[in-house]
Amino acid sequence: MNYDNLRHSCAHLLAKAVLDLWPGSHNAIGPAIENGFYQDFDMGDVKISEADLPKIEKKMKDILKGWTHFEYKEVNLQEARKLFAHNPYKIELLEEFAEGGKKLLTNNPGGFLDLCKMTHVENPNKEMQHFKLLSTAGAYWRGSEKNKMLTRIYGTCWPTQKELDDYLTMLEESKKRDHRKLGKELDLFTFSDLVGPGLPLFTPKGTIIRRELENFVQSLQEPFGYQRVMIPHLAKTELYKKSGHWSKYKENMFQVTSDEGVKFAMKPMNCPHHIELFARKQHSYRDMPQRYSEVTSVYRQEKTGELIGLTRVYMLTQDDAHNFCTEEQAVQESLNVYHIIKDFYAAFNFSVGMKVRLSLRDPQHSEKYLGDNATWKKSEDMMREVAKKAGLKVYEGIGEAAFYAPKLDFMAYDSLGREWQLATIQLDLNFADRFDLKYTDKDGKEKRPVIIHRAILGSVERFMSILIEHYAGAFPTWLAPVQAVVLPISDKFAPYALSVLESLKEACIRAELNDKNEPLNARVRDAEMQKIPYILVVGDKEVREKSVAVRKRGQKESQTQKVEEFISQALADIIAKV
RNA sequence: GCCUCCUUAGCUUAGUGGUAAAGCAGCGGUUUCGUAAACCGCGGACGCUAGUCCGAUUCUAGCAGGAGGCUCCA
Repeated sequence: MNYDNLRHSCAHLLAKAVLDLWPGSHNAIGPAIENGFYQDFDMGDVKISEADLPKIEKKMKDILKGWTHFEYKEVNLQEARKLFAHNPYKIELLEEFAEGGKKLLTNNPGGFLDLCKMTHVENPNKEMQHFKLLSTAGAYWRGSEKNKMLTRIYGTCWPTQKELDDYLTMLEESKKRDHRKLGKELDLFTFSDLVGPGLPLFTPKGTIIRRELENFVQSLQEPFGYQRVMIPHLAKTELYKKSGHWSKYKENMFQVTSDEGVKFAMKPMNCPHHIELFARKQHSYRDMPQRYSEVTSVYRQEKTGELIGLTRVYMLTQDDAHNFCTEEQAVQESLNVYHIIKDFYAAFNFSVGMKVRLSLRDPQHSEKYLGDNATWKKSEDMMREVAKKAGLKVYEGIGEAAFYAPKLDFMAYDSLGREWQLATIQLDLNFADRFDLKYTDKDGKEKRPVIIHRAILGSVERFMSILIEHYAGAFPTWLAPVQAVVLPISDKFAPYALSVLESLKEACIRAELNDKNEPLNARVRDAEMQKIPYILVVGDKEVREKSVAVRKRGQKESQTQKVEEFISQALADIIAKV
């Protein structure tokens, strides 16, 4: 179902309402977007905020009554200049369209003339009744910081009231899954004003999840011959000058100067370090590929306004690896990486809802990239071959490549529908040349290795944020910071509860005892709210039978099991990752 | 960085130009309980810095922190 016409029509209605309420304001563009629309305005000195939205909505409803249809007309440049003389944004657009040889089209619903190529609904006053304005925002004209900041109003519109209500309910529900909210409630991470923004502190519970994720990815990649390495988190700025990162990321690097005047940077990526590791000695084709892997942090100066919870931070941790291989090995090596990604994400049922982007160079701006056209063609072709052999449906992202290599990026969505990059495979034919890396081939000649840069989680922090929202905090047993809680019905049974706890701990199940002086109901409630997978209640009966009353998360009914029986079931869950 | 909005206790919230209310959590008791909140009591906060004012948590400004957004092009 495509509601673009409806939503785009609604953006016109919004424009008319704002222009009526604030004479002298100008509307810029107002496209339909996923689930709604927006309209940009130059409001002059007027400030509008969310508090104004109800007033605008009311005005829209009034205006809508008079909108029976959209009248279309093609105009020539001269006419258009006259018609939109008052609006510099429309003038800029129409001059540009005319220059590009495009037709100039206008529409005129209820006497409101606008420049627009799109098609609209047939019966505005019948079809457009179910809308809601959602938020205001600042947005640069045409997205460029160099341009004026306009006021953007976001809204949504649906064919029926029910669909509108359902959508609004869905938005509310999504907010409850927000990882920042759950992170606090489940005590997974925190921020300190004194430590600084964009620098999350992980609690003992949050750290358990991180460790489990790291161990899991390690267990998947080990069979593929990865070797672990360790590098310092600083490097002389010369390293980044050589790699080319310096000119590209200079303003995003954290710099440190030593007493001796040598300039260091906190590493914003790991490739140059790993490359220097490879360069330490001669390599034979027999030793290829060399796969250096490491879970390590990088430091990036982001625009302060762009920091978001764990998804965008100053220090992020990558499960990074650089695989140095021969050109003949590169496609297969990339496919092996894909297998790890596939297995990893399948464990979380992430296969649905993830998109794969083939991130390519923008040929219009070849100056932004290392290497020549032929090299890029080759690496992009190889990347395409990987995607094809992996059976991946990809969409192309022109200009999304790294400055040194094309990528396959695996994208996920957060609770507000924002798209984020997680896993990545990058096939790099440039850095080896830049750093003069080589190996000796069968024929005794020196050749350039190919470098596969890859990450499975991408950023551990970002992956966690997506994961928290994916599970709404109810982690599968293997990830749950507390896997089981033992609740004695009263003090009398505390010794037995303690012995159960000991047995669980011996079996390496993360268990806690809650013998606080509170009624059982209250402690069950606590455990449910903490989303603990297993609640084990013990009383008279359990002491007699050496058993536990097991209540699985989400189930009302409990089931009595021998302690050993429960332990083997829980361990089976953990191994099966459910 | 820029635009708009927000900041009251550990958390969620109430409220005021005359220094503030509550629930949960915490602590101390009482209670000894069978699957989503037992009872009594006790501590604890107006983000920071200026300004206006007799007086600021409340108004203004700056700073810090947070939220949403910053091409899905007429």
